[in-house]
Amino acid sequence: MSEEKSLNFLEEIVADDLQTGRSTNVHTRFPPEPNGYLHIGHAKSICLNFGLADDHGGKTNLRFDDTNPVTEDTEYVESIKADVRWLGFDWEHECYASDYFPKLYEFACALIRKGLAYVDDSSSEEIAAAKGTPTVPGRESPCRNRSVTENLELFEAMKTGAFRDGEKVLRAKIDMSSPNMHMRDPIMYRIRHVHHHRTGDTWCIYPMYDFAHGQSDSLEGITHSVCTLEFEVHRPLYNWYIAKLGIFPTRQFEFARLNMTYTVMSKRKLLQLVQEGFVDGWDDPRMPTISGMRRRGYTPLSIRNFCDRIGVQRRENIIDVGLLEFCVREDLNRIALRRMVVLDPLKMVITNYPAGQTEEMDAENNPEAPDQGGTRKLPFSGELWIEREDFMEVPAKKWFRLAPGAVVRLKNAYIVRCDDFVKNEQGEVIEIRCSYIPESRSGQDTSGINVKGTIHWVSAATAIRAEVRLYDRLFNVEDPSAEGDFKNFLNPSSLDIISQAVMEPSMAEAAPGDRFQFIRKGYFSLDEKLSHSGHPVFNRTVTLKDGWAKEAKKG
RNA sequence: UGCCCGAUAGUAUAAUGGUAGUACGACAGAUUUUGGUUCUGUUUGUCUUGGUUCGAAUCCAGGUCGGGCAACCA
Repeated sequence: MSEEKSLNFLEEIVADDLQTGRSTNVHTRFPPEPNGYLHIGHAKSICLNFGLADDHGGKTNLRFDDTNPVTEDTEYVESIKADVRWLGFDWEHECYASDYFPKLYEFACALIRKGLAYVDDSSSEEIAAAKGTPTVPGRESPCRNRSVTENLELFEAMKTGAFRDGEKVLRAKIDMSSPNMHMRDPIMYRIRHVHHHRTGDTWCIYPMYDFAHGQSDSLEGITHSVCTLEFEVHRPLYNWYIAKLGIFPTRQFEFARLNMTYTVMSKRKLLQLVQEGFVDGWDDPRMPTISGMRRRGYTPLSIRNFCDRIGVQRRENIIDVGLLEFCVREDLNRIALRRMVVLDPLKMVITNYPAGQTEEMDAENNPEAPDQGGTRKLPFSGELWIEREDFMEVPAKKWFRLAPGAVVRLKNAYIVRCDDFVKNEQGEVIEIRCSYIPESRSGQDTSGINVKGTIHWVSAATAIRAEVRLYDRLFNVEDPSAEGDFKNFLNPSSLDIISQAVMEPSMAEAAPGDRFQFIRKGYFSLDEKLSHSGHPVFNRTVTLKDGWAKEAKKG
C-alpha cells in the first residue's frame, strides 16, 4: 500500500549518489552557530538533514560552528541541544568546530607550504579597499609574495600572540580578479585575543567560517553538506580548500531558507526583539523560535509535519503562516482534552431551575478519540458563566446563539431559552435570565426541540479561576522585512492577558505538558515558566477555525 | 554596467519529452450537542518570445522579473 511519494531535489541527489555508488553511505550534519536560539527555519534544516540520513540508515552529527568567540556562548549551545532533542532527533556525534582548531592550524600551515596562503599586514580597511567590487577586479596585496619560510614564521607568531587584534591576517592566495568575491584571497585566520567558550584562552587566532566549515565536514566524513542558498557563492571556495588540502571531498548543496508570513526569521532581528524588550525573551510564545513555540504549546510532531509539507526547493519562498496553524490544529485536534472554559464571563441565571439543586453531567474528554479519552463529570447548577460574546441583544443575521427569545443548547446539559437580560447603569449587559427545558437533558432528550446553537458554560459555584494569555501574530503585515524598519510593523495587540478566566473544576489538575481544547475557543496549554502553585497560566497555542467570524464579516 | 541562482493556481509543492496533479487557502453544500472535526464539490496556474520535436512546464537561445555576492560574521 505504499503511496507514491515524490522526492525533493536533495533526496533525489542522495538516492542517486547511493545508486550510482558515488556515495556508499549517508552522513549529514546540522551545523548551528551557538549565537542565538533555534527558530522554525532551523527546524526545516534539522528535519532535512536528519531526514536525509534517516531515509537511508545514515547518521547525522550535531556540530556547533563556534569559530567566532565574540558572539557565541554556552547558553546557546544548551538551548540548541534541548531544542533538537525536543523536536525528536538524536544526533550521532556532538561536534564542535573548535575541536578542530589544532587540525585547522595544520591545514593552514600546509597551504602556506604549498605557497597557497600568506600572512597579510594590511589593515581591515586596506583589504576591503583592495578587494575591488563585483564589477572591478581587486588589487594584490604587497605581502602576497612573501616566502614560505617568512609566512610560516609570521603565522606561528600570530598564533603565539606576538600581534595585536587586526594587525595581521592569514589569507588564501587565489585570484584577486575572480568574478566571485569570495575567491579574492579570502581571509583564513584573524587575530582575536578573546576568551572562547570552549577553548578558553588557548587560541588568539580563529579561523573564518570558510576555512572551518568545509574541513569540519570533511573531517567528520560528511557525505552531503546541506546549507542555505546564501552559501552558494562560497561553494567554489569550499571545494578549493578541500581540493588543495586533498581531504575527504564532502559536497555542498544549497536550498532556500524558510520565510513565513507575519514573521521575521533572521537571528539578528530576533535578537533585536529580545534585547529591545519587544518580547519577553527568546522563548516568548510569540517568537518563531523553537523554545517559544514549545512554550506556546506547539507539538514536535506538528512542527515536523509542517516541515514535511513546505517542501524543499531552491527558489525564494514565503510560506503562509496559516499552514503552520493548520498543522498544529491537526495534531492538537487528535490529542487535546476538551474542557469548558469561559474567557469573558457573563452571568446566566436559570430561573426555573430548583434553587440549590446541582447535577453532574457527563462530558467526553475527546470526541476524536472516544475510546482513549473517556468522560468526566461536569457540575451543573442554576447559576452559570457563559461567554459574553455568545449573547447579542440585537441578533445578527444567521445568529445561532443567545438573544432575547432565542434557544440554545448548553453543551452536555440542557436547552435554555433566553427570557430576559439585565443591564447596569452604563448600559452593559450583566446578566442573562433563562428558563431551561427539563426534558432536554443531554443524552436523554425527549423534548423534540431542535436548536441550531450550542454554547459552552461553567457552573458558577464550582468554577475555578486562572490566567489565560491570548497570542496573536507578532506583526501585522505579511512581510515585515519588505521595507523600512520591521519594528514599525509590530502588532500592538499580539498579547492579551485575561487574568480571571473561569474554568470547570477539573482544570485544577492541569499538568505541564497537558494539551487542552477550550471548547469553541482554541487550544491551550500550561505555561511552565509563568505558572506556579496556586497560579496557573494558560497559553493559547492557536484558535479554532472560526466559521462565525467569517460569516459575520460578510455582513 | 561583473558573476551566480531562480521563475508552475493566492501560498507552497508534484509532473524527470506524452492527460498539468496535491496540500493549505477561498467558495458552495452535507454531517455535527464545539459555527470545531469529518465528508463532497467548485474555483484559480506552467513569466515572455523564438527554436528543437509527432509532442515541451520539462531541452536550447534571447528577453523580463525576482534573489544572492564587495564582514578580520556565520
